[in-house]
Amino acid sequence: MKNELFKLQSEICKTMANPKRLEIIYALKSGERTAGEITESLGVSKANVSQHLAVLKACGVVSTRREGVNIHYKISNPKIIEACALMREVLIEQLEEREKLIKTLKTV
Amino acid sequence: MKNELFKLQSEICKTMANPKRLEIIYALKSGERTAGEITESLGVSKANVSQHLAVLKACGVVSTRREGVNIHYKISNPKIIEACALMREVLIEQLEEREKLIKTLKTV
DNA sequence: GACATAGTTGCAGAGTTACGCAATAATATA
DNA sequence: TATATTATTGCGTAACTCTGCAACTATGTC
Repeated sequence: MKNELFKLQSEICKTMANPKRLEIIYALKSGERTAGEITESLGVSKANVSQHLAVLKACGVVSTRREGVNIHYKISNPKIIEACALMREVLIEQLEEREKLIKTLKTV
Repeated sequence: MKNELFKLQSEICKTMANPKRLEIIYALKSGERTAGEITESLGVSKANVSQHLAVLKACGVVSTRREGVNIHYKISNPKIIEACALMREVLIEQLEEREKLIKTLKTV
């Protein structure tokens, strides 16, 4: 069913449609981090980070590995990073376009 | 501000976090289509398609061009298609993983 | 101007998501 | 076993999203 595919794909997008979850993805870009380390770098509550991590895990964006008292999170598929990078490029090109427009308006 | 970037990026993801909007993006993959043509291919109400198109346009994912009574929509940046394709690859790899797992469980 | 066609907008309801707070689970150590 | 640390879960509230329906706007034709 084609509709089913679109729905599943939208779930992945939905997972990445939150600034904190994107920040988590970027924090994991260069390798594994524990939940505690991620919490520290985001500067929000443990509970909140934990919930976002659960969403990311449910969608298969991250995978986990327990080591004693710590749980290590990592990006499960590097293509996710690539997709994020592309979207950021789109964003930056949009911002550049807008900037150009503003400059043009100013000189007229 | 870095947080602002994550927020903007999440807006783009949010725009793509809906099965119908993804279907619209895929319908526009091979070029321009009018709102009516998109409505036909999706098989939902005109009003609903129009609202999804408005969301896509507000986020800069699509751009428009009026020609008489018709409004032509197109993807504004081909990188959006690339990003979608990558996410679909991620999805397909996930599904393949799951399939493998099921096969393993069956043979045991 | 009257009418048809193409598309958009406003609104209300049903449903979903995000976040803080408190409680709980899992592991390690004394 | 008691305690500390790390992380997750449940719950309530506020904010947001999706959709259908009806009303509206814009363009073209008679």
